[in-house]
Amino acid sequence: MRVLVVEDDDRVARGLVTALRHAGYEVHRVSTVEDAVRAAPVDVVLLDLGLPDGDGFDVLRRLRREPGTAVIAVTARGEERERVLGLRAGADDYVVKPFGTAELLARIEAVLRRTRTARAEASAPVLRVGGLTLDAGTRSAELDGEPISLTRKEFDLLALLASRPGEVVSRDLIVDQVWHTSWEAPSRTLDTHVAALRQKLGEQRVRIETVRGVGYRLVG
Amino acid sequence: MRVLVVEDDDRVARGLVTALRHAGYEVHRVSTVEDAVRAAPVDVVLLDLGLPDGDGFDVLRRLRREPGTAVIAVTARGEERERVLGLRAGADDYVVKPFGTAELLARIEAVLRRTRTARAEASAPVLRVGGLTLDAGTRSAELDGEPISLTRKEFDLLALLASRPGEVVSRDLIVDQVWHTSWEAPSRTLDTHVAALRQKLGEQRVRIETVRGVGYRLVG
DNA sequence: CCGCGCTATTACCGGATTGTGACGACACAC
DNA sequence: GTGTGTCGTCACAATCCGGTAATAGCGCGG
Repeated sequence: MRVLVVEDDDRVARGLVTALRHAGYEVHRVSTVEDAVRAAPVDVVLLDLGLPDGDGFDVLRRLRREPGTAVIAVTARGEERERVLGLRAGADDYVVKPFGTAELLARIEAVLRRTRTARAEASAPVLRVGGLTLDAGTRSAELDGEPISLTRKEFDLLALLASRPGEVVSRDLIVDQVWHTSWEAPSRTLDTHVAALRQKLGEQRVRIETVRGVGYRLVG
Repeated sequence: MRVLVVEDDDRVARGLVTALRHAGYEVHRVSTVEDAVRAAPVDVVLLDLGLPDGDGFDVLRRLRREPGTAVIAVTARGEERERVLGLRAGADDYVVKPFGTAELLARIEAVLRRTRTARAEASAPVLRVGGLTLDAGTRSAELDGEPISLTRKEFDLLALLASRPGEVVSRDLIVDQVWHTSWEAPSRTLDTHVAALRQKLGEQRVRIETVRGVGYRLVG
């Protein structure tokens, strides 16, 4: 289990690293948000919101792109500006300096427990439907042995459908799982991506059927 | 574990309900604070603070009367008036629209952990009558193993009848449950849909009987 | 800063689904 | 058998929904 510590104060950082290593984690430490993004992917990020560089939002967003990466925000007491509050809300959890090792470890455990499902899915090996093969690990796809290139959203969407071959997946559920919003905006975004996938899948055995008024289904 | 969604925007509410159901919760949805109080007790209440009616304080107080009921406030971004801030402080937690499903679920989990430790299981909603199988989750239907395609209204109607096999379901109740209007317009709409269903069910063991002057009954 | 690929949004179209009302058939009571 | 009211059937209209393509916006790397 890999933990990334993003902290510019050397003294604090050294203490954290020692404690975490002792607890059995593989620990990396960086001082800037730039390096933080580069160090991904890891399982847990301890992100100090008081870093001098970067506005934080960007880091969070980029770290979030890797599913299964949990973020714990670290803030100093009294550092309650709007920006920090917002960032804290974007993290999976937060701790306030100064904090004890026991509390920190407990929060890491809790966060890991909560994101276990997402991480397991992220490492789910291979989905096969008809001549279609999806490798969740490398996010690559093959159709009848020929590799096809899928964009991020296309892959997520197709993987979701492929995880329930033959079953109808409702539009609401798709939007929920792929776009991570709870409701669908009044736009044709989903349809557009379905169209792109159909194009790439071509006239193969596997195809995406639409179930009017409900959602889509992958048959092969 | 029962969750009550108090939300007046239909689109938002539907998305929320879908996401929560998928996560295994028993979900109820109401649009007004009045109905919210009536729907109690539940385990968690998602309370939209932007509702047009009621002043909110009263709702919170009444919901709180039932111990063990957690309240998560839902606010729109920028809706930072004094009233809202106060209400938010009175809730166990709050989320700001638009929020991701993962975040919402995590907060619900956290709140539940704080208030209780029990958890419940969700049951697979599958209806069986004779050779007919209705899967409410995928909204798919099978007749003697053969999948049959039903439109939305057809599915809703058949599911309602199948939920009370052998029992007569009154026209009024059907109109209420399937069309969500309290009285039947003087038209042949319901009959038309029954006719379509009979056509699709064919000469099978399961059939829709009409009970003159009352309603319909599904027998198999 | 620029360009490029990916994603989101928008307007429009066509077809499927749903609603409507006229009409006839049927059941039931007398 | 007749009357009354309910239901079935049908053709058509209204509406909903998803497909498509053009366009705008965003993130990312140069």
